[in-house]
Amino acid sequence: MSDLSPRRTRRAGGARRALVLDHVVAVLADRGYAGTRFIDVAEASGVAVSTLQGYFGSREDMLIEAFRHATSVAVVAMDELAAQVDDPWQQLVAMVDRGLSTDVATWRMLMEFWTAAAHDAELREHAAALAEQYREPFIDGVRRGIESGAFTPRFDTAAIVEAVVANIVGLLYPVVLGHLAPQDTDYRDVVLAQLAFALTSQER
Amino acid sequence: MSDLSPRRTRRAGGARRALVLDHVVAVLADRGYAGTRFIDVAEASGVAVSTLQGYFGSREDMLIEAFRHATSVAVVAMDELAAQVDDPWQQLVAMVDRGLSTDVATWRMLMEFWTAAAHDAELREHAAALAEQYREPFIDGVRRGIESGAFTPRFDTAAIVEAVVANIVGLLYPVVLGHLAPQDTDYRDVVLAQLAFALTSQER
Amino acid sequence: MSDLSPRRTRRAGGARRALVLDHVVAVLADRGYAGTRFIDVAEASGVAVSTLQGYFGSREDMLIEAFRHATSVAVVAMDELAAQVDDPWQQLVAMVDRGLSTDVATWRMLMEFWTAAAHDAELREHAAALAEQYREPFIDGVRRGIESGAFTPRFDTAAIVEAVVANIVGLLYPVVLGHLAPQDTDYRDVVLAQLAFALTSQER
Amino acid sequence: MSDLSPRRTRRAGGARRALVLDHVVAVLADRGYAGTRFIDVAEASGVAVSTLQGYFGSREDMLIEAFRHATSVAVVAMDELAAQVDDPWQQLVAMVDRGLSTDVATWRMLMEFWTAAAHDAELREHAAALAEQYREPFIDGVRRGIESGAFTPRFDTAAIVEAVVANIVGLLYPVVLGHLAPQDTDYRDVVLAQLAFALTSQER
DNA sequence: AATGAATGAGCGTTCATTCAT
DNA sequence: AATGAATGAACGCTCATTCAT
Repeated sequence: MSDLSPRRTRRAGGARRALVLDHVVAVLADRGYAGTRFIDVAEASGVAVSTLQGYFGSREDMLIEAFRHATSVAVVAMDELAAQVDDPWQQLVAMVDRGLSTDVATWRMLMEFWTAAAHDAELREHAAALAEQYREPFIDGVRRGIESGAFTPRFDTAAIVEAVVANIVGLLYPVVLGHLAPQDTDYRDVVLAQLAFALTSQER
Repeated sequence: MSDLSPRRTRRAGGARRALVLDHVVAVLADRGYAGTRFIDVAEASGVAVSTLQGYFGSREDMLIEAFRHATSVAVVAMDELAAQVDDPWQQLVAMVDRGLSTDVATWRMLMEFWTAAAHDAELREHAAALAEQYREPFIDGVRRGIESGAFTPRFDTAAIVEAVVANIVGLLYPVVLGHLAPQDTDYRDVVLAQLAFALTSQER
Repeated sequence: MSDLSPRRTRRAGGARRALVLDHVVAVLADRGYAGTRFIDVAEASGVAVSTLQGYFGSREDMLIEAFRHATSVAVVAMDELAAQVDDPWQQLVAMVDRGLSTDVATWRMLMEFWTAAAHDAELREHAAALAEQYREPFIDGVRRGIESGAFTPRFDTAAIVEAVVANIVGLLYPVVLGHLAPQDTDYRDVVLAQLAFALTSQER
Repeated sequence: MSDLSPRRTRRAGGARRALVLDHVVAVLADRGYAGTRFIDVAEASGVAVSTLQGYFGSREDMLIEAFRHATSVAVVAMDELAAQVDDPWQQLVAMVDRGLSTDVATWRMLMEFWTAAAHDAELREHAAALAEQYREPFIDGVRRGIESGAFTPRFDTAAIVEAVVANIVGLLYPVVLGHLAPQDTDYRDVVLAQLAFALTSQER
C-alpha cells in the first residue's frame, strides 16, 4: 500500500497550521491550482503571507500539502464506509452511492489535484497512490463476493472495478461544469444494474 | 444544436494563424492553461510574441480560440464517424472504440479545457455545447436502434448514454496520469457488454 | 524675426497631407502631446498608420509639424487683425478682445505645445519665435501710439506689453480647466482700463 | 474651503515614503507627467520600482499624490505669508512679490499638473480647489482693504483678483521656456501700479 | 504612393520570496 | 513565532517602426 502521509513532519504552526490547510483547500477549489496565490489564502484564513511561508515553505509546498490533506480525508472516509458494511454487494452499493453523491467542492478539489498532477511528477506519484487506495475497497468487495460465491463475474475484476470507478469519476466534469445534477436516480440504476450484470454470469 | 464556431471572424494572420493554433493546442496540453505563456507559443511556433498578440488579441483570447479549434475538430471527427456506420449497434461500438482509443494528447487538451472552464464562464458555455454535441450521436444511435426494434432498453436513453460516456471520459485521468494503458481489451469488453445489457430487455 | 516655416519641404502626401494636419492638431488638443499615438490620428483622419509615417517620418516629427502649422495660423490671424486697424488704441483693444476670446480648443493646443516645448529644445526655439511674433503687433501698437503722442506711458513698453499679454495668456488654465467662462466683461474692463492707465501719464 | 488632503491615508512607507514624494515632484518637473516612469523615480530616489508600487499603488496614483503634496505645500506657504502681514495693501504687495518670484521648478511642476488635469477629471477637481485656495488670500486682502476704507475699487473684486493672478500665472510659460528672466523690476512695477489703480477710485 | 503584416523595445503590474524586527 | 517591508524576476501588453507588396 502506498503512503499518503507527509514525508517529513513539520513543526511550524501546530494547530493553527491545520486550520489553515482547510482554507487552502477551499481556495484551491475556487481559484484553481495556478490561480491560488499566497494572498488569497492569507485573506481567506486571516494569516499573514509571510506566516504561511513560515508554515509551508513555498507556494507549491503549501498546495501539495493541501492536496495530501484533502485526498487523505476523502480516502479514509471511503475506507471507513467499506469497513462498516459486511455483505459484499451491499458494500459495493454503498460505495457507489457514496461516489455518486460526491459534492461539487470535492470534485473541484480533485479536478485541480489531478490536473496539477499531470504537470508535476511528485503530485503524480501521490495521485497513483490515491487511485490505488480508492479502488482497493472496490476490488476487495468484488473478491469477497467471488469467494463467498455471491458473484460469478463475467470479466476480470480489475476491468469491472475500472468500469464502475469510471462511472463515478466520469461525473466529475458534468457536475463541476453544471451540465448534470449531482444526483440522478436513473443514472444510479444504470450503474448498479450494469455492475450487477458484470458480476453475475448468465448461467446462474 | 449549439454553436461552436468563433463569434467573430478575425482576419489577421490567415493561413499562418491557423498553423499557429495547432502549436497553441500542443503547448496547452503540455504546460496547462495557466502555464501557457506567449513566449512558449512563440518558441514552439517560431512566431514573435507581438505577432501572436496581433493575431489573437490577448493571451486568454488565444487560449480560448485554441480550445474552440481543438474541440471542434474532435467533435466533427466523432460526427463523421457516426455518419459512416449505418447499423445502430455497430455505430455505438465504433464510437465507443473511438472514445476508448482517444490519445493522451487529446485527453490532456480536454482536461485543460474543462479545468479552465470550471473557472471561466465563457469557456463553460462552450463546454456545455461540446458536451451536448459529443452525446448527440450516441443518443441518435440508441434512438435509431429503439425505432428499428433492435434495442429494448431497460433504462432511460439519457442515463444509458451518460453511463457509456462516463465509461469513456472516466479514462481521462488514469490515462493522462499514466495509471492505465490507453487501450485495454478487457475494459472494452466490459463497457460494450454493459451497454448491450442496458439496451436489451431480458424478456426478449 | 524668427522663422516659423518648416525647415525642409516635404513632398509626400500633398493636399491629403495638409488635411491630415488639422486632424493631428485636433487629436493633440484632445489627448495631449504624449497621449497622441499614430493610431489616434489614423482613426481620426481615416489614413493608415504607415501612410502617416510616410508623410511625416516619425511620431515626433508629425506632432512638431502640427504645432508649427497651428501656431502659424494663429499668429498670422493676429497680424492680419493688427494690419486692419489704424488707430493705435483701437488696435490694442482689438487685439486684447481677440486674445480674450481665444477658444478653448486653441488654448488646449497652445497648452500642449508649450508643455511639450518645456521638454524639447527644438520646440522651445519655435516657442520663442512664436512669443516674439505674438508680442510684435502689441509692441508696434504701443510704439505708434507713443510716436503719435496718443500714449505717454508710465513704464517700459516691454513691461506694459508683457503685462497685457499675461492678462491674456493667464486665462489659459482657468478656461481650459473650466474654472472661468471664456468671456467675462468685467475682466475685459479691468484689463483695458489697466492698459490705458499704464499708457497714460497722470500729468496729462 | 475645498479639501486638498489625500482621500485615504496610506500607511505603507512612512517617513521613507514622504522623502520619495519630493523625488517624484522633481522628476515630474523634469520629465513631465507622461514621461515620468517608475524607473525614473526609482533611479532618482534609490528605491526599487516594486517598492514604489507598494507605496503608491499605481503609477498614476503616485503622480497624483505627488501633485497633491506639492500644491498643498505651495498653497500653505501663500496662506502663511498672508497671515503674517496686517496691512491689506502690504499683504497684496507681499503676495504679488511672492508670486512673481516663483521659481522655475515650481512653475514646471504646476505646468505639468495643470496640463495633466486638462486630461483627467480627478486632477481637474483638485485643480479647481487649488485655484480657489490660491485666490482666497487675494480676495481676502482686497475685501479687508475695502472695509477699512483703504481701497475704493473701480471694478469687481473678482475681476481685479483674476487680473493680478493672471499677471502672476501669465509668467509661467515665459519663465519655463526661458523667454523671460524670473524677476523683472519693471514688470513688478507695472503689475503693482495697475493693481493700485484698480483699487483706487479717481475721485479720492 | 499607400498599406497591412510583422516585430522588438519598453513599461506597468503581479507575485513569490528574503530580510529585519 | 509571527509579521510587515522591501525587492527582483517574469509576464502581458502597447506602440512605434520596418518591411514587403
